[in-house]
Amino acid sequence: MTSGEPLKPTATRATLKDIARAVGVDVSTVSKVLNDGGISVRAQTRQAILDEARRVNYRPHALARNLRTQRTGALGILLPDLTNPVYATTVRGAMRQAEMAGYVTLIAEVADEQRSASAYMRLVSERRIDGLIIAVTAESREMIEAIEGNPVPHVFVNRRSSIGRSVTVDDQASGRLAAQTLIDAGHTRLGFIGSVPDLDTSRRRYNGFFEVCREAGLASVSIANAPVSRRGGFDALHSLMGGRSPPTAIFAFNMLVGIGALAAARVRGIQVPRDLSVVSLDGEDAIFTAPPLTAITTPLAEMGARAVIELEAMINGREPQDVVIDIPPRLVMRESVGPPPN
Amino acid sequence: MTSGEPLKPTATRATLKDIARAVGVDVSTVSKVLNDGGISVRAQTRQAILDEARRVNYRPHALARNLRTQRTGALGILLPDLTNPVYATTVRGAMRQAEMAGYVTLIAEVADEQRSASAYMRLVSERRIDGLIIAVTAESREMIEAIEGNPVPHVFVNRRSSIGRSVTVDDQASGRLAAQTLIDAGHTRLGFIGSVPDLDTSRRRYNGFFEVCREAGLASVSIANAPVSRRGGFDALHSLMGGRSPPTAIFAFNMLVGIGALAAARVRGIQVPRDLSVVSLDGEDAIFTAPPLTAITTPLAEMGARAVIELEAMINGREPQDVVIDIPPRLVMRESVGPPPN
DNA sequence: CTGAAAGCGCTAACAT
DNA sequence: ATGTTAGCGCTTTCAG
Repeated sequence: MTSGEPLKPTATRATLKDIARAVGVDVSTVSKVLNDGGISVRAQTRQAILDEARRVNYRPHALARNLRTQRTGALGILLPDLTNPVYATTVRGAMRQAEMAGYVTLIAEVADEQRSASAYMRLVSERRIDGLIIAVTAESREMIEAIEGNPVPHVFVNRRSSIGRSVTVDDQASGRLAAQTLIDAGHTRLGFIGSVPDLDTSRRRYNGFFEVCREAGLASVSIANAPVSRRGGFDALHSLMGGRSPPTAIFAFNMLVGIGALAAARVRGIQVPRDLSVVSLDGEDAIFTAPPLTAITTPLAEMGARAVIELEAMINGREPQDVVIDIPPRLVMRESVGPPPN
Repeated sequence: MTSGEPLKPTATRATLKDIARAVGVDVSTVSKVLNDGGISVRAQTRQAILDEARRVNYRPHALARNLRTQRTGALGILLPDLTNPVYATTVRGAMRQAEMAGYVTLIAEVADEQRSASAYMRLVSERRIDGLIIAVTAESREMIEAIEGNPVPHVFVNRRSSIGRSVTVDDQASGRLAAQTLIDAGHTRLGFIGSVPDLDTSRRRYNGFFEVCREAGLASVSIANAPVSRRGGFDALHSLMGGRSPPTAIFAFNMLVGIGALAAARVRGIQVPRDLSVVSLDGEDAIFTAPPLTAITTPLAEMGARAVIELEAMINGREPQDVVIDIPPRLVMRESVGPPPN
């Protein structure tokens, strides 16, 4: 179990000093060459430095450099649930973009707002990051205090907030498209599964959805609230179909919720789309459900990537702005929507 | 678009020096108090320092400390696919444990071995991390060279490797349990969907599976290889059922693959479990399929957490060892297994 | 019990 | 064209 010395924390590697000694120049000269390319350094010296650096496979010590430059080269991401493919996809887009921009990515999965606040404090106040992408709701007092009391460049992704810029998609358009799809198929009794009180993104989808319903002269749509999970969708569908005049078609505002709704329909002996039509949001998972979900695409990865771009802009002092990704939602017809029964 | 100064890279915060000045002592004294509790510092001085630190909400500057101590307080994770719930769950377990141990987590999603190697080099040679969890296969020359040429404490998770310690689960037992389940239900024509050539984890599950088949006197089982994805399982089931003597029951070595197989069965008009039984691995998703998957649990989060514990041990110089999580696989009966047809 | 000094590896302003 | 100096914020001997 025990055995001798702690490992050297990290393998010993060449430093500027080593190169300087080998070549016979000062470390500052080496630094110049290795950073700004060494304009204003004699070609011969430069070459010698470059050669030696290559020979010893020199890599700058990120920490040392960062301490000096006051930049960490790291971006943080706060998200509520790593196993939710919607977040995972968004994060992937963000990470790819961050990597291209030369940043590493620090991820913190935070279940609730209290944990969000403490993760925020940790990352920010220890100065581990240059900026932060926030994919969690941040309307709690703790969180607002954490951010305002300790500001760092940050952008919200897939959420709007009073305390920062945000990158979102056109949720309203998704909602409209969903309603239109169902109405075009002939339905008049529509239902919505969402998380209206908690999530601004759900609220916007609902608004778009309801707008089109009203325009079509549909008086009312039934609503069921659901936590953003398969289980949430499952329960919500039960409550929607348990009423006295159940809808013949529903819009599930999120893919997970849609999958849960499908499962609940199956349990109730409701056949989709014969007895009930379902339109949801798209993703890999939606292709392999039974029946495959008719769904609306959302540019999640693009949203994540764009968030990083905006964040970079903020870090570099450019004026931040709210952005709505201008890729319009698109309907992918699969098998969960059909005409109303009878 | 443009506007004035770059933001201060990170908000100006109190340093040891500030506290020292305020209290009228030397920074080294402050450091002592704030670290080892200030044993051997006069109670009065200590209190003054503590008070002031609290007043200004002092947080150590991680980079500066790390530069001095040669530890980063960060762990890296290399994984192939963030949207794969199996990895996401493992990573979650690792992150939670890392947080408890006071580490932050740096994640890199690397699609192939070449990218793995370069991510490795980046994290390690810039000395951004104290240790690394590797959830990708690392048998390529690039990767081996990267690791051996630039060693850092590392542990493989859910993969075994010649170039490091690993934390895995008892895959063989899962395979055995799957076979037993199917045989107990009366099946004699069994199929296996896996990724035997590429994944040691799949290989072990297959070995366990086949072992039990042989013990039961079943001469042969059909095999289909599949990339670890829903699509992979989808295609594999088609190829399995397209043969001249298709199995009446299959084991899908991974949840995603199982979901894909289910979808393919539906497309072929094969009813599960009436015409075909399916046993797979478990996870949130498996509950909401149609029909819900009978599946074998795997302690993924525990595996991730344990990997961090082992990694910590290595970082602290203790003898590393291979560990197999000793939580036995468990069968969750749902609806995808039944007796053979006829 | 407390302070002075050195240095982690790097960058950048200034001097030569 | 190159070197000197200073310092980022912290920890850690070693003296006093």
